Amino acid sequence: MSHQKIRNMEEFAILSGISRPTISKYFNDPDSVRSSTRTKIESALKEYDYRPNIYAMNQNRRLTKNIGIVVPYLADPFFAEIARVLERRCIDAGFTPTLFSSHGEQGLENAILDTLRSLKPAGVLLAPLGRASDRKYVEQFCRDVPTILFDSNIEGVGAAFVGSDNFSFVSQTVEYLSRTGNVPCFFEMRDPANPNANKRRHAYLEMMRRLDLEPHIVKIDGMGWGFEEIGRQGALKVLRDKLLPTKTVLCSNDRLAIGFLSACYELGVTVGRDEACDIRVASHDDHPYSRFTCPSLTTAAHDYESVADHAVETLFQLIEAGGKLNKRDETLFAARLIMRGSA
Amino acid sequence: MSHQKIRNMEEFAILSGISRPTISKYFNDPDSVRSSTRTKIESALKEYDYRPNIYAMNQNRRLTKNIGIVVPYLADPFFAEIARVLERRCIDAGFTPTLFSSHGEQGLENAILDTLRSLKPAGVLLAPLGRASDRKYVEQFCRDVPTILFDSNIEGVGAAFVGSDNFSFVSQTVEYLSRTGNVPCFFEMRDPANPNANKRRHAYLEMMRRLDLEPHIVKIDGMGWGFEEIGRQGALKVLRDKLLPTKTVLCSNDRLAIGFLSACYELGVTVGRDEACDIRVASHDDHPYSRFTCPSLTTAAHDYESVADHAVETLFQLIEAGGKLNKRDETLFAARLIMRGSA
DNA sequence: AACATTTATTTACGCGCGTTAAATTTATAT
DNA sequence: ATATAAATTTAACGCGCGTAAATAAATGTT
Repeated sequence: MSHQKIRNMEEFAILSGISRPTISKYFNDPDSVRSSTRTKIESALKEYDYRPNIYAMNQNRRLTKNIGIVVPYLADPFFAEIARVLERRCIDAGFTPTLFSSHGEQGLENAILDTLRSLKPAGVLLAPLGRASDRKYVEQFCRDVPTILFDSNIEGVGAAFVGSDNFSFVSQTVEYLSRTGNVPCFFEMRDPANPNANKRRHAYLEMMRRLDLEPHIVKIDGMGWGFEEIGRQGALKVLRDKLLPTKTVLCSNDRLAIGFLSACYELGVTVGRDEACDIRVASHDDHPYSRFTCPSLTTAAHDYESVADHAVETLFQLIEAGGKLNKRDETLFAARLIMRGSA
Repeated sequence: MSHQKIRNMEEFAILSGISRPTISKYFNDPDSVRSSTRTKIESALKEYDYRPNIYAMNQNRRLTKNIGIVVPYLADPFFAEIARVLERRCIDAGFTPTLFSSHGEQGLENAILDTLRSLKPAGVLLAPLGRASDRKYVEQFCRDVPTILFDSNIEGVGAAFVGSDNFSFVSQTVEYLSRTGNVPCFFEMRDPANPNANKRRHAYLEMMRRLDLEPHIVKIDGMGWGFEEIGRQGALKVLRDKLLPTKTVLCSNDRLAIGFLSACYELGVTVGRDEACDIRVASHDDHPYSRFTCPSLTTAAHDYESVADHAVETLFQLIEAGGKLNKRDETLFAARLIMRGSA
């Protein structure tokens, strides 16, 4: 255990019998020193439990070992989940991730980017607000700091984009719903903040065209990130006024669907695949709560792990390449259809 | 706009016509300089957009402006929500909050405390894992770093505790349920990780004693932080085997209740206050999703704002007092009963 | 106007570590 | 054993800023 309090690297160097520059080298990359010295250092480390001053460490380094992770809304369990996986991967790779949430506010997103800039991170994993983002600001940031965008794409911004293939999501749900006997209408917010929402609408229209079915889009009002409440209010209105064009509803995302199901329950509208039920409801994302809705929600699942892995892998390549990649890759992962009770 | 790139405080001092030590003083506390100088600095700041190097800043400072916020599980929207409020308050007070999630793992909690130590934060807001915490480790940390515990108390650890009054939660739900005609049984995990769970059980027993009713506790198996699934499996078993001692179920927390309601739906057990319904279900926490369950969940709500405000206020007092308070206060906030469809 | 008080400037040192160049030791290959 | 390559040591400088002491200037008070 710790014999005495160590004040700095110099002291630790003396106690461990290794010169300070070598100790410094070790902390920068343990594999850069001979294994015999590494052993010595690590045994001394056990005995005296010294940790270098991170502020002094990072002061002169052009590149720190920090990685910034920014999500638009951390209270959304989807982002909490993917942030968790990203964090883990960064730690395992010897980096120090720091988590930020824009809380749906452009001003806060910009402030976070400012903070990140001064943290001199090796790289940043950024899920931008989307339409609510200050495009110029994000663009400038990405020019200065090695950044991978994920979840929500901004064309041409950042060194790469990693996300889910919205067409894969929608094509599978539309195909499944129509194959099993019903024509789905598409339920979404009028002004979705997230660009994925637009891609999903287009995918719906395209799929309906291919299947030679008539598309119906139901747009509901609402602003902000309280999707469940927006979905619920929208559904109450649509159901009460009998505005639903078909017996099958495909929600743009699970959070809207959670609100939709809540409204159905309240109005006594039965939901399920069964013929006896009034309507069917399906959605996209496989939100952590979608298996606990009533009925449980048929949805298309993100490949969380692959998105996280590939985003982190790409970032590491970017970092090793010195912050620039030859071309801006956009990698999209396919969805997995999850059939549950609601459709 | 920015005319030229500024390398350090010296350069900025020259350009702004103010000496470097004064600039330094300004960044440490803008109110510590005369208003005329402050104006000069701030107009120069507009023009050249300089930001001091935070690493160099914090290197020699005994106390940084950092505040660590640690929650046990960020994917739980309750913690995401309270973290959001805490973050906001810290920023408004001129601090730089950094958010950490222990992800339910003791090892990670300890690692976070290590990281925090080297961040030399002015203070820390810590919601410990609870029973899963490494008590000695947390205790030692709290001796070294000014720390306020919240949500989950560890007796005698930290400078203060701020949380919710579990008796207030349970007394209101029990009183309401029994007053409206039913005797509630208490539904909980066999080995709850969170100390609040134990307090709630005791509160239930105490309330039943006061009301001269026979208490019934239903304990279900399950480990970890997947409360909804644990609640669902437990409910399926209890309902199928007809182990429910009463027609009214009071869940220890909303996440268990969400699982419980999901099981009810699956088994065709009707839930609600109405006489025609099979059972009533109530719970505690006012989880962000509890209004969207089917039926919506009757529950007791945390006073998020007050808990967050008071935790932050206490931390600021602690910081100003130099890291030590006279006595260790434990502040508990009362719950607010929210009557919805499930009971 | 004379004095006291607050605020700013000048000067200078040090924090803890990154980093570099040259000198030296140690390991590996021939 | 010798030549060569690789790793470590020694010595020294600088990063950007905090901070302290002495001095000067601005402001407030009577």
